[in-house]
Amino acid sequence: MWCHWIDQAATLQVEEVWVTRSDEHAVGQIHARMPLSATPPTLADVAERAGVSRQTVSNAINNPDLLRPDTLVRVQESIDALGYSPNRAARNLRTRASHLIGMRIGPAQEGTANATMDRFVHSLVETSREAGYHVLLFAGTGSRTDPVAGYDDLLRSTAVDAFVVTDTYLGNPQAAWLQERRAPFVAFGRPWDTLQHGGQARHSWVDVDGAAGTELATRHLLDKGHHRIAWIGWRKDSRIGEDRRSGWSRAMHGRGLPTTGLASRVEDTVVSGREASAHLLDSAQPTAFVCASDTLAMGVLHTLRDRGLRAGEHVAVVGFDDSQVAQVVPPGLTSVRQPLEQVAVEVVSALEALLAHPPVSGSGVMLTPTLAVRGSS
Amino acid sequence: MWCHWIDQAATLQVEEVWVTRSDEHAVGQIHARMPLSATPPTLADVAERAGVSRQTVSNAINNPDLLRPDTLVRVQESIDALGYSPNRAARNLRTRASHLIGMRIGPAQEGTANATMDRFVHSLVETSREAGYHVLLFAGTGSRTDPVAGYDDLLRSTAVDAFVVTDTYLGNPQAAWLQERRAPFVAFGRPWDTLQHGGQARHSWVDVDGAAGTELATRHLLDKGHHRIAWIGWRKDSRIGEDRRSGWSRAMHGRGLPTTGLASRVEDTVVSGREASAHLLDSAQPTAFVCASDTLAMGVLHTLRDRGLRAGEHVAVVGFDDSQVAQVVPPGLTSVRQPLEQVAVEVVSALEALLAHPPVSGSGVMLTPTLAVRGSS
DNA sequence: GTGAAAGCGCTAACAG
DNA sequence: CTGTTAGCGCTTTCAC
Repeated sequence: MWCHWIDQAATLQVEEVWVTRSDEHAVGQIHARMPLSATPPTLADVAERAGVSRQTVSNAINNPDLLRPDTLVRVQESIDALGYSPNRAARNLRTRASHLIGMRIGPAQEGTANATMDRFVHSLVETSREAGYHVLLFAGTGSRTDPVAGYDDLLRSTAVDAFVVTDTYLGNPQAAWLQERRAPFVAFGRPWDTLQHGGQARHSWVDVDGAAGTELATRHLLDKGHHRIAWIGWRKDSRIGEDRRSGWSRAMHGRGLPTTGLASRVEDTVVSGREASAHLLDSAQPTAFVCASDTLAMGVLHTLRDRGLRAGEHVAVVGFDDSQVAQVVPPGLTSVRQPLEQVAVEVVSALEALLAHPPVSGSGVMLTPTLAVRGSS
Repeated sequence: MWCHWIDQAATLQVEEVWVTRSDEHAVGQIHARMPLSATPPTLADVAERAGVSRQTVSNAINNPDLLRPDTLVRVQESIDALGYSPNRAARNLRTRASHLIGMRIGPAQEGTANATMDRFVHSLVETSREAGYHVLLFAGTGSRTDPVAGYDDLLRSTAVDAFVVTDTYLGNPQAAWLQERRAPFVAFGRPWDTLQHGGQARHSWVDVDGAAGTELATRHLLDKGHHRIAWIGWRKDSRIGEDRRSGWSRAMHGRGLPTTGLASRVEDTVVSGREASAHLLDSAQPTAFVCASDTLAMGVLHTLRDRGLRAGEHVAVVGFDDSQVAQVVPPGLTSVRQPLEQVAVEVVSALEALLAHPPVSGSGVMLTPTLAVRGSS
């Protein structure tokens, strides 16, 4: 019986087995125990067993059509019998590729509803696998002094083939730095700074049209009969925030409605959303709120609770990101949902183009969000 | 001016530079442009520049105390000047180690408040880095037929040094399978099946004492004057669920209070929590709820809203996991918080022991959760 | 179609 | 303390 190399060790079977190293003297020997940490079979082992050269086995794996069908079958059978899988390190060394894509993961944001990145990571891992890649996570340095240290290290040691960069807000040095190094990367997020200056993006990116999302949300509320719809967004220096805000004002102005006095720009915290909504309710009596994030929307829900108002009955609320919070909070928070699964697909697709020969540095892809309607509107 | 190898390409400086490959003829030449994808410097480049052998450079990195101080300084200076970083693939091939730890990531659970894994991943990445490891994420196969395919692949291709296994519920085949293969891994979660049979755990694990958490939660409510405290937990076949339940009943019985008719066991969904709490309110008039998860607790909040009751005023509610939801939902959900940062530290510590020579397969580590008190209690 | 030779960049073992 | 030698397992020439 031919079994996988490690089964031999595990089950301690007394069988005629091939040893894992190509040691001719051991072939056909009886082994009561294999060493516990037996080294996996190599190309040479497979070759010997199949009666071909190492090269032929390599071809069977990487260029199967070069082999004669019967040879291929024989080699394949040996591969299966031995449970062979090419050694990654050796392959990486030879091909100068790791089939790993790096992604920096920041500290978990507590006290907010921001879980976009987590949902995205899931999707990215799934999609990468189909393209033959794994995702390598690395931490932000934590030190303000060198925000690109993690990237630098991975790049110089050729640990990853490419990066996925997720926080491409204006002034973020990573994209520019990676570009300068000619490091392959795809950004989840527009290159705001480049677009600002009317230039062409010089790197691949995928993004979701935030303005389209908030416009969708605002139209939804308008269709429900609301006229005084307030906006709670981020501070003016946030490009993403201003983009999302523009969707709200576009929808309002599109119906000939004024926006004066209905907007507020604050930090992205629950407390800020709570305070901003309280002020707006006092000053402008809105019947609905569109928010730049679920976090801010939760702040609105706090204010409504403070005042004995019920979301979805007295005042409508819409958030942004369709976080878990939006999904489970009573009575359900209507929220703009980013198509993160599709973002992942586009990111991987751009990555593949980037790593092809010759590399294709595609331009941007813009995706449109949807609206998850729930009890709050 | 000596600059990092890639800076040369990026800034297109006209300088006297060392080329990246050890090509004697090029030393001291003037280069207007370096090739855009110049290969990083190797050990040989550093050695040549420092006037030592390759081995000495290797020692400078891996065994600095073997070098004479002045030699070390000279080598270090060359390393810095060239921006040298050892090629991972080559090192991995030679040392038979990847310095990567694999972790399977399941699909994102929508419609629940379960974000434990995400918080844990963050912590794990941070902690691993300090130990010189990176985290490699891989996806569940999705196919029910072979739940260990991802592990198998990574293991056989020697892509990772070890695994962190997170879902060790009873009957989960992964732990047993990995153990059989002699694959180094640490479980986040007790080996329930082994403990059940009174045996010693044969693999390293780290877990959080769920019963202690619910006991803490229940005592907190008892101290607030509640007597009729209901439990909403998971189905009986969940070992974790039964463990958490035991903390509640222990606290209740400890004060001589009955638990009959106060417990409910349902699926881990918001809807189940909502229905269960509605039933319990009708049948047993509890004044407080302790739940096995934040998801179930959110179900309770739904019921309270349905009935015009206010959490924290009319009825107290405590959840489990201290999810983002618990943190932002009005009026704040009191919740048992797992010390995930500490779990990560213990996991990495166990991993290091496992990968040491000789490997130390430590037994289990049990950590105690805390209670995050908020408006709902 | 298949095989032989060379070498990716590094480190373990030994020699000086 | 430093240098020499060898080889990790694989794939890319290039013969045959």
